[in-house]
Amino acid sequence: MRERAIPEATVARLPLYLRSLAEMTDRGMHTVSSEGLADAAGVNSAKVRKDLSYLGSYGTRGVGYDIEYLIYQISRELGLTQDWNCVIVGVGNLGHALANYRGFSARGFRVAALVDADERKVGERVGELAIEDFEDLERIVKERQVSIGIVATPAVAAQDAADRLVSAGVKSILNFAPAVITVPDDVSLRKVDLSIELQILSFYEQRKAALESLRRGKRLTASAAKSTRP
Amino acid sequence: MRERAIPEATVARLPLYLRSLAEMTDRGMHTVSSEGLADAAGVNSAKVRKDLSYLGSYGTRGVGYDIEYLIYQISRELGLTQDWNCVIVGVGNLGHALANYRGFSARGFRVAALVDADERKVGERVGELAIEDFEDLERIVKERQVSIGIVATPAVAAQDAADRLVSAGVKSILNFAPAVITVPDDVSLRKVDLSIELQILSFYEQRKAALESLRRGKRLTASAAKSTRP
DNA sequence: AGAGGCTTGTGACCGCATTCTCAAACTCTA
DNA sequence: TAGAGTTTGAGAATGCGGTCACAAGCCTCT
Repeated sequence: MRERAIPEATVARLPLYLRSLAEMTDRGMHTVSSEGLADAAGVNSAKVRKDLSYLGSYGTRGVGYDIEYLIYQISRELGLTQDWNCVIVGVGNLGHALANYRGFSARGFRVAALVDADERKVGERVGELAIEDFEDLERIVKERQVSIGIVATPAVAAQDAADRLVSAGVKSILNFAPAVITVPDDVSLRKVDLSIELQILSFYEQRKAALESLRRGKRLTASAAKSTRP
Repeated sequence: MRERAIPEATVARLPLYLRSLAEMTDRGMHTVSSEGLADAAGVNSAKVRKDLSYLGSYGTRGVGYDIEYLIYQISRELGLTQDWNCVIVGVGNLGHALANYRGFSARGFRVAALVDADERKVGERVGELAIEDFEDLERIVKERQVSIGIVATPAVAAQDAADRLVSAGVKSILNFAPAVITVPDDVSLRKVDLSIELQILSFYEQRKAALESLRRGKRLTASAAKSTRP
């Protein structure tokens, strides 16, 4: 097995495994089989084994995986053995919620600064931090060694926020704004879009409804199909 | 081309196209080529054409797509020609932010209720709504024809929230809690996990750092060039 | 010590998604 | 109306990720 070639899909599941493993240690467990981990993480066991095999051969045949050791290995691979400083750009509804979100610190992500372009907000306190001026972003990033930028601005401001983060040297951006933003190749970009998720649900909901009425219609001759494509 | 078989990956991109198209009408445009839409949505043009071809042949060769017509077709396919009522379960940090989020109503998603299991919160007003008792979930879902449940509880309460939503008849769930939840096959489930996204970024950030130090060590003994594009 | 029972790690296979490519179809201009 | 220039739609090729299946390896029990 090659040393450096973890598939994207696997990387996306490692945090899931990590969380399940952490819960298991809390419950006093010490080893777990791929089957057990698969159940906890909501995937199937072959996938778990294949994913973990990319990290190395850390399991014991006939026994399973040592939970503590596996947590260490996954954490190391994900770069969670160090702390990462984040800056939240845009402190509206969502920015506020993110700033107060407990889940970050739990895994070594520290919100090191909040910035907003609206000068009326500058100085306002949110939890332990005060909102700072967007114009000072570059200085803040450098001084506090921020490596992750979280964009929570309105859509129109998102690309600008990203550009400024990039030029300040940030190489990882998480975008919550409902807008497509582009960054240079050497910058990692991930996006979270609430509205898009709802629209995807809407699609399947509507399809379920369509299938249901189709089935009904087929059984009872009464009404005709609504939509025949021209 | 088959009538009813839109790939998941395509469904996930349709909302993206829809947003780009809406921006184009705002700018007064009337037609767009697959290339133009691809640029706006941040994908490539072949993908746009293939995606749109699943909906039908709505383009004109040599011209492109009629924006307004395309918006109508995508909206219809996504089930956005009707409004959907949502209930937010768990009104903590995130629940609050979601309740106030403007982006929902824009696409026909209406937050019809907020519920929380903490009775001290019950009655508290958030925007136009008052927080209601989690115990009343079933009644609320039925009375207000809620079809989408948004889970924003702490991790431990997430599965219970989902179970109650399901037994109340909700068939679409969006989970923000950092926990794996399971639902029956006929229920759609999507998840958004902030912490996982950060961990994925962390992985790539750390790998970049590792590659960088490797390259530095290989090339010269002293200092290295600041930014060399790979 | 040997047998039997588990569980891992991985090669092989399969299916979906993306990309490539180009004929078909349209517009515009002269 | 003919020819040049665009752009779609879809078949073919490619690649990635998921699943299957099983040999290899470890443990326990007798």
